Amino acid sequence: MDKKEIARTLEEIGTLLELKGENPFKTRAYHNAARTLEGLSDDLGLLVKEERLTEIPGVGVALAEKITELFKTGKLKYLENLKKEFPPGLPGLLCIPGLGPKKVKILFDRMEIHSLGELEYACKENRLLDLKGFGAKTQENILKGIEYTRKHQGSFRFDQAYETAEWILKAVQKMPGVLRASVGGSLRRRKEIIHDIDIVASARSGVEKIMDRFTRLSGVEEVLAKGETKSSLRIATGIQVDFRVVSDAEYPAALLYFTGNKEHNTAMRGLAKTQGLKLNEYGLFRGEKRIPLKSEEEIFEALGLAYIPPEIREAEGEIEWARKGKIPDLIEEKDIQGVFHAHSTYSDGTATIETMASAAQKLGFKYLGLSDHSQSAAYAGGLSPAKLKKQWAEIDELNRSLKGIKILKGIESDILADGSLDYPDEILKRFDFVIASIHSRFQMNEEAMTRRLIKALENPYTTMLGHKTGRLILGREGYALNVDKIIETAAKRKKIIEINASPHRLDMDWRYLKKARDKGVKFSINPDAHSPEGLKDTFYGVGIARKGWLIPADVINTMPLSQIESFLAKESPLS
DNA sequence: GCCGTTTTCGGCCCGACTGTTTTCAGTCG
Repeated sequence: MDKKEIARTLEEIGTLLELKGENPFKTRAYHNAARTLEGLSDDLGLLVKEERLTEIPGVGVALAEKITELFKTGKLKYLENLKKEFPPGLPGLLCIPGLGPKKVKILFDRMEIHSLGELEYACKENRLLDLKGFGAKTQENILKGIEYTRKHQGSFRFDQAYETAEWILKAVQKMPGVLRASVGGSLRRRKEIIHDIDIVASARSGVEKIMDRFTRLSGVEEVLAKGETKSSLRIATGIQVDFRVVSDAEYPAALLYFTGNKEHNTAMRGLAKTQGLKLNEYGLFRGEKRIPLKSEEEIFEALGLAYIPPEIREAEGEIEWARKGKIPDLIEEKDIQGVFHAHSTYSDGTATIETMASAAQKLGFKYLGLSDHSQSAAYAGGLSPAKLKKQWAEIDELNRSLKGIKILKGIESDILADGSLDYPDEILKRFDFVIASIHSRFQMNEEAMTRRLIKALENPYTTMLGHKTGRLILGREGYALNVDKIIETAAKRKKIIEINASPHRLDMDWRYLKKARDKGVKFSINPDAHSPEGLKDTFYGVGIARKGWLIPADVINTMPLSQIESFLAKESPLS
């Protein structure tokens, strides 16, 4: 088992122990260790071999033994026994907002409810009302939660699907006879939620054998369909993979067809028709004769279009722009010069400032905008003024000794209920930048929440607005707010809006980026990193920025260090 | 479960909200 799988397993143990009603500090120890492990940059195999696991903070003798057993055997007796105590569906109930371990346990102990279906039925029968601690409101909220969970079944976050798609694609590319292969569909368009994985390949011959190999890939749970050119299967994580094999001459058109959204494809076919051509998944045809084209680029060219990057094939005007040759040069990962929004062990990050800085440097960044949590965020170890002073001294020291990377002093300040920031002005003015974010009091109505955010944006010390809606993809709806007013205020006050690059957030949503940009808003692509590994999430943010048609000039962290420093100084209320 | 030490146990983050209760338990971040 690798680091990630072990982290997931520890997470599972923590959850089961919560259901069991174990000491909350014990369950937290498992969750903490899982998080630390996931962000661990050391070679786990080496730590196991040298019996140095207990050097990892939060890992003691007991956890070290379990991690070792998992690493060596892929199994854990302790977990297997634990699992026997509960029906398999029970932990799934914890996905419902408002249902925690205590309530789930009551539902199971008193009513033997251990699946969504049973729970829904019991709610509809009003049977939850008799349970201690439950009432009409709870029942109503559970029903709403079930509906939400149902709506998103068969959905996966981009990063989950991407990881799976990458290894399947690699396996396909290695199969004998395969000439070209690519991921298609919504994954290639970098959508934040994915329903299935599309893989398109071309082959010279031996398609039958390729299909055989495909359906026998490791991790396949069920073969849903297997034909001469198309197969579908479901893999263990639950995601469906559709695989299409065509001839190499057909490949460009097939890839095009399996990438664009439906409306984009319809529009492309319509355009071809106006030119006396026919476009389908097998090629571009004049009459019955296929026009020989080697790539997607050549198809666009043959239709008189500039190349349209996959991310924007969403039927949002891109074909019109391509006809005019005006498709912008979208931002790329290599354009990013540095990143803001990173946490360290000062608050809830897993690594020291120094470790984070050298990890950032290894990724090619020239600056790291450190932003731990502010004092109100007790749940995340928010920084008291005294702790801040210590942190600033440490950063000054590191900036003297580190070469090639500069650490910028920032904070992720909670936006309090009344819209004010979390420190007095004399502290706020000492930061290089301030990210203002909401972490509590989500339930305000739209008007109050909008007012709260506007007040935060009007604060002269605010540099940028963090994760604008607080949504968690497939986990929680964002809070109610008036997007237009927020965009307007940000533009007027020259405040940056964060594109939170965590694959759990991807907030602000790409659908609003173009609009905000046109109003004059600038953005920052922020990894919201809680570990060195987390810095790489910048990749997901770039994808979302591309979906929003952004170019490097729209994104402040494409500026080199000297420029960003004078930019931050200029935006500061002190200047 | 971990951790630290005034070390082998006791503390571990805590405040706010919601929906239940009638003084508080559970959930959340």
